[in-house]
Amino acid sequence: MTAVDNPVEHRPTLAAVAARAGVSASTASLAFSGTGPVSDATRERVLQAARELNYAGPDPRARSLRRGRSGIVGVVLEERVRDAFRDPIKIATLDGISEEIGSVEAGLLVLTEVAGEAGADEVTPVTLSDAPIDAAVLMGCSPRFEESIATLRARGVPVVGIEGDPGDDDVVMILQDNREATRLGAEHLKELGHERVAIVALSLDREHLRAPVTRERIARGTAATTLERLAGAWDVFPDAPAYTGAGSYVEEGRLVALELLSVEASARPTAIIAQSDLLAAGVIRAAEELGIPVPQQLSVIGFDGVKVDGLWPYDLTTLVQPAAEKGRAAGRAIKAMLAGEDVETQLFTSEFHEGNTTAKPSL
Amino acid sequence: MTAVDNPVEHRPTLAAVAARAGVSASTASLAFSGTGPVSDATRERVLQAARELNYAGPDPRARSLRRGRSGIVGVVLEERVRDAFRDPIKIATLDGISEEIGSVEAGLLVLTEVAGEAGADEVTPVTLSDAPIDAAVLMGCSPRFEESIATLRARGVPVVGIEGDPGDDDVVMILQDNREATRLGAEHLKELGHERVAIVALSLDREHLRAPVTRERIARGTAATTLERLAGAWDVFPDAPAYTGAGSYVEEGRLVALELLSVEASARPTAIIAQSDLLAAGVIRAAEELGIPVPQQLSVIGFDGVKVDGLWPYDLTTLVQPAAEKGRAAGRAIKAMLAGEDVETQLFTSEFHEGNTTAKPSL
DNA sequence: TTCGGCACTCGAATCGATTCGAGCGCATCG
DNA sequence: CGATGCGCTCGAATCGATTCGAGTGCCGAA
Repeated sequence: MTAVDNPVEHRPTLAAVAARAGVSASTASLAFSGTGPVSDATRERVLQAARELNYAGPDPRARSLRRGRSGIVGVVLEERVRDAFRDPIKIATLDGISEEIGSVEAGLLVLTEVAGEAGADEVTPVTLSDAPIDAAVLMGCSPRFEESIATLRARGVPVVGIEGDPGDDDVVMILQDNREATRLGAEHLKELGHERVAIVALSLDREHLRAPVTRERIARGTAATTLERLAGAWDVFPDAPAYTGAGSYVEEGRLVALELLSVEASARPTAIIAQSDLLAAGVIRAAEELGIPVPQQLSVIGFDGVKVDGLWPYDLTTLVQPAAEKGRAAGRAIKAMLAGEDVETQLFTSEFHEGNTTAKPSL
Repeated sequence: MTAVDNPVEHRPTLAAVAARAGVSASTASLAFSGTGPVSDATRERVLQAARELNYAGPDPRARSLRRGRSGIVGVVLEERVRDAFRDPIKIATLDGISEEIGSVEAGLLVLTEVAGEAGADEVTPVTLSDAPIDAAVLMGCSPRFEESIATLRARGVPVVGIEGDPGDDDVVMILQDNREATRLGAEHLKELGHERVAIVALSLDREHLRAPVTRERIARGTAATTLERLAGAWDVFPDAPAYTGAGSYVEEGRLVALELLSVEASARPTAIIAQSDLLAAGVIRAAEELGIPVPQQLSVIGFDGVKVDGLWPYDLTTLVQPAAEKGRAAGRAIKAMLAGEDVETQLFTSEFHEGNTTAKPSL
């Protein structure tokens, strides 16, 4: 079929419909929006005229200009779609936002922050400060956004950040007790008697390196969540070596763990703190592969509380974060801000879940 | 902080900036858009005035009305975010669309089609025929959308459907050889000598039942992809029993397979055709659990060609579908249609990948 | 008979920017 | 010296609907 089947370039407008129905544009508008008093006869006449002209209803663009609202909430992802959506936590959070934002059909404008050459495309690429959004959620806030945030603020568009570090702005944030929660998990290991503990960490920056964590990498690190969780683990095990995976994937956890576990048994860690459940699942796979029984010879603790698909029969010891609730909170914050209310930054706490992947170290 | 910090309700407009800079609105517009000839001095004066007034640049809503383009592409999901994004294929496709649509920052408006009570929300919920979109992609097209499609067409908004059945409309579709590909996989099993084959299927409709496939369920089935793949399997094994999982998850594959495999060895299928790789992974887990070695005692074949995270050491025999490429094709189709070109429905073919999960049946 | 009130309907202003053709000043060229 | 052209600006129209206050006509009540 033809993309745009217009020998005549002009699509009917509300005015045309009104003219055909023999009423004024304002009346036609009322007939469509349902607001205001319109006699049934008139309404029917307008709708009939619309049908005859094949009028598809008021143009959303014009409507959103007039109303000052587009009904769209922007969600900014740090990575490209493919990577962001491999993270169950992000998905759960997004789901929470979507649930709270629109009860019937939710509109979330997904903006990915991917560097790339500007293309002279047919579809104008939309940027954060360029999109017709009523509010914005930054998933993984970072000082990089300062400029966009300033623009949005000047425009009166509410901004909520989920996790991360907003820079020096007073952005409303949805935060989480990453450090305290991790510390809790580490203390659990310590109480069990573990001493040689290693950490499998998330990315420290946007480079996604699979490599040991060094002082320099920490100093250059930009991923607040990773840093906070590291700090929590080191609160309890100050000397625990850490190793970042190139992303929060089972396979990365496996690769890093192979590295960490392929040493003589006496030097081998008796417990591993993974910064995500997916990484933890990979650690368990690696242990299986090396013939190291979990939890007898190796305790594994995760973070997130997503039930990793296919991890059965393991019940991962982990810190359950309220991901969907965080998303809903972001959604509620946005609604409140759009209603002109003041909103405070919120801190969520994670809950320790003791599964069957941690135990006393074997002697 | 305050959501909207306006003692004065009026935000500066382009006109205000122009006035302050001592130029006309048209000139100010040119200064911002970069289009057209404006002297450096004037541009600087305008930008300076903008800074002084804390003007955040042209309002996207007004711009999109005037330009007739919003730069946003709507993507309609059949399920809520949480469920849709657990499917790696959907994510890959989305990524492909996003990649093709905008080189720099892509704007995809995610619309979920969730039935629910209308809420009198602050943020107006946006519907498919109500959102300021330049084009729409239906992921999982179905006759349910006929009305929305009609609206969009009347409005001149290009629509592309990915998989599924568009109803009687002549919607541009991105399709795939589900039946032929599945048949190919089934023939592979037949050539190996398998005779007792069972099928683990995707959902037949939006109810997501975990249950045996019956004649009646087939008749009522609405999921085109599932039906096509079933047909392909039955082309080769007309009597193969099938069982749907309640979603394309590893865990569902496991549960269904436990059902299928928990019979006396002589009646047990020697091969299982799973309609997705995730389901196949679950089948393998179930087999491991029951002590049935794969592929010696049970061959497993999947569909999709996503590498299931954490499935190592298995290399799943499967049909690799070009998911990201399908997304890119949808993106290209949209761009072409927006440029006024004609676009045809496209059919993609899957490629057979022989891994190490299929073998001759043991005697 | 006249007036208040009710139920609709209409006009006109407005939302905020973009765009196109016209105008104007200045410089170069013939 | 006048004409042509170039470079920059400006006015005015337009994008398509929403909204508010001001009618208009009709009916019932005083």
